[in-house]
Amino acid sequence: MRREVTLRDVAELAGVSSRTVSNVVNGYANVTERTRVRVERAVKELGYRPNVLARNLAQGRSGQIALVVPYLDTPYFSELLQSVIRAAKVSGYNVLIDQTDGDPEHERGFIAHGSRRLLFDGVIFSPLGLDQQALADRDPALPLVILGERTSDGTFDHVGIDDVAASRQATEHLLDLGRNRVAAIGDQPYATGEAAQRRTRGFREAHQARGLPVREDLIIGTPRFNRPDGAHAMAHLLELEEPPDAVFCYSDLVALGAIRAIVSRGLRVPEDIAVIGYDDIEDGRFSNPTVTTISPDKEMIAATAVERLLLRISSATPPPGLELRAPHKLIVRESTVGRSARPPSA
Amino acid sequence: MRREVTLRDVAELAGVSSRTVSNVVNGYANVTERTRVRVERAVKELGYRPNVLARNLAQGRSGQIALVVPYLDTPYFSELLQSVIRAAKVSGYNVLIDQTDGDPEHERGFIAHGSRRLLFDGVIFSPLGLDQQALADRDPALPLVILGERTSDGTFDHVGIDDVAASRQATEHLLDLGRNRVAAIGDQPYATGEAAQRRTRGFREAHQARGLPVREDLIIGTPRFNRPDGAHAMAHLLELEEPPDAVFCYSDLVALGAIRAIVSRGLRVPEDIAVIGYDDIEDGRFSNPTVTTISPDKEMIAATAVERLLLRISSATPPPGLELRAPHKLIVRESTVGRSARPPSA
DNA sequence: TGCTGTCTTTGCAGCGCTGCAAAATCGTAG
DNA sequence: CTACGATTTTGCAGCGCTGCAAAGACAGCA
Repeated sequence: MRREVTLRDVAELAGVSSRTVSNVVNGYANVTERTRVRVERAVKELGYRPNVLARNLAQGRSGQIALVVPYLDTPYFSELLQSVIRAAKVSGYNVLIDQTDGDPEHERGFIAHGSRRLLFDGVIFSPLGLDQQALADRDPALPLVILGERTSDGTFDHVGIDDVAASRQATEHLLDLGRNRVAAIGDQPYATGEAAQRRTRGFREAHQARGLPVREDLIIGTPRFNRPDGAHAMAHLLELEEPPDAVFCYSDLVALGAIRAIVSRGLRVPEDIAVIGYDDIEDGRFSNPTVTTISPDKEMIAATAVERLLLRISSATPPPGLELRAPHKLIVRESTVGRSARPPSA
Repeated sequence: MRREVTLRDVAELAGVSSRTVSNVVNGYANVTERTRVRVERAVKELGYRPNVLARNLAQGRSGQIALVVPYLDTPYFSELLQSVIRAAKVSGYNVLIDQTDGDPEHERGFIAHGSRRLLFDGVIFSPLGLDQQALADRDPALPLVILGERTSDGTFDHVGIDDVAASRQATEHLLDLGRNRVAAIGDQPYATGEAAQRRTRGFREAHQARGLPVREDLIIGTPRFNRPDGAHAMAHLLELEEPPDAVFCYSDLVALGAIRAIVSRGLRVPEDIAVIGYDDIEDGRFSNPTVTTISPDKEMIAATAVERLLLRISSATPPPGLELRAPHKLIVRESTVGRSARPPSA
């Protein structure tokens, strides 16, 4: 493996200084057409390509951002990841992934004061169990954008949809169908469950707005938002004396798990129990039945997060931490209205 | 944002040379206990953390590998990604993701001679439509491991399962159920469809081994292996005069799409048509019905790929390109045997 | 005590690039 | 023809680390 071509090699061939080559390569303004052409020819002739490592060191930045998520095999996160990568690439940034496996210790370590760094210029973080303490201990110099959980304390940006409104809308949809024993699966009534609690709030608001009582025993907590959580919770609900006739699930995976539990007991969705999910992952568009859901604008969330993060990175003085809302919409599919919605394919 | 603590700062405080500090930090052998302790104390006191960028430049390597996949929202790839990240981390490597969106031009560019590089020390590549030409044009100095498609030409490693054997096994499972009009969805009878063709070969072998004729009109091609592909192909099959009573799908997504198409026409799986998939993605474990599938050992595939890649990276002379096989197994679920298989949860 | 071999520490150069400020060049007005 | 401002080019230092080879310390042995 012979030595790579460097700026200096190009400079020599083109008969200019290496600094000028650098200027051309980086597209700086004040370069005469004549020199530009000469340099470009030399670049091509030698097959020069910049050494990113050296550039990074000289500039003191890595050109990379980290995306920290709990799990990657969760469709919501992988779909989000896809959008984040796309958005970052536009600005010439690479994305490093870190999976926390939902481990709070790991999450804390990532943003902790004095953690390893310099590998990335900023972090987009979708924490699962990040408490106040962790946020307080974090490296204040690390540009940070948080997705989903938490609300901003003013030192970082937070991007998400209006969970309360969306959840209210989802619940209202169920009530509109004439269901009157509506359950909720996914509550997390503890410090790290902010996002879940906002959904529960929307659930309550929908009932209150119609003067309906909330059946407290139909609000089921789950440690996570995965299929098994949904299946377990649903199994529990089905054993009640008076099972629900509709369920608001805090994620599509929970909904899929719940549907699975319902169907495996010989009941029908939505005839016996209507189910609505949250996230609009692809699975729900092809499941049987297809899943009615709240669809957050993921592209927008990703683009906004990246944009704000890059702003933070390039700002001398940190901009104020904003609370940013992406739009969402209700997508009605079979799990609440049955086959009347035509199948999505074929 | 004040200056970061450097090796030299630590050296000064500890009263040793900066080179010695480097030795300690990197855990080199020949350091006296006394100096080690002194240096470590100084490191802690100043809160020193190595500048990865500088280290990379000095070492001429980036400590990063790239994983290039067509899509990230495809569960198979995101599950694989997860395993790759995990395996790479063990060896201190970071993973950069690149999505090609299945664009052959993009795929080519990534490994092309003279492409941007240095950002990663090697590439794990899961190509969709990489032809001979692209492989020939590739940068020979770039350590490369390929997953899935293609077979090795000796200049790179290829990691995968034995597709032919697995497909044969899947088909035999359907035949064992007494089905005699078995279809296959996913063939790709053109240059870039090697993986698909191996599956078709296994499909044929299973028939031949039992002296059964292969119904050529029941082998359906699809451009990709996604849900809509499965749904379309299945819709076509259902319109035949004599529709199949079993289907071997070349991915679980195809299977899910096919099931969707079957069910939406009021038919039952597996009573009317048995369906088997390939990949063992999580979706198939919770779908309705759950999907019988070929389960490749993804952890093993990822670990092997990373291991071989790192070997390539650290070798002065490139090791021979190997053809590596990870194990797989048949997992029987409801889509072929019905509810007799107990539901996976609740 | 002097010499040799081994272990530990050091100094220097340099990875390839960019920031900075000075130098050179150019165009134009006086 | 000179002077001055604007534009273009250059040289240098240095980002913070590691490779290399030499120097120093130390122990063992004659």
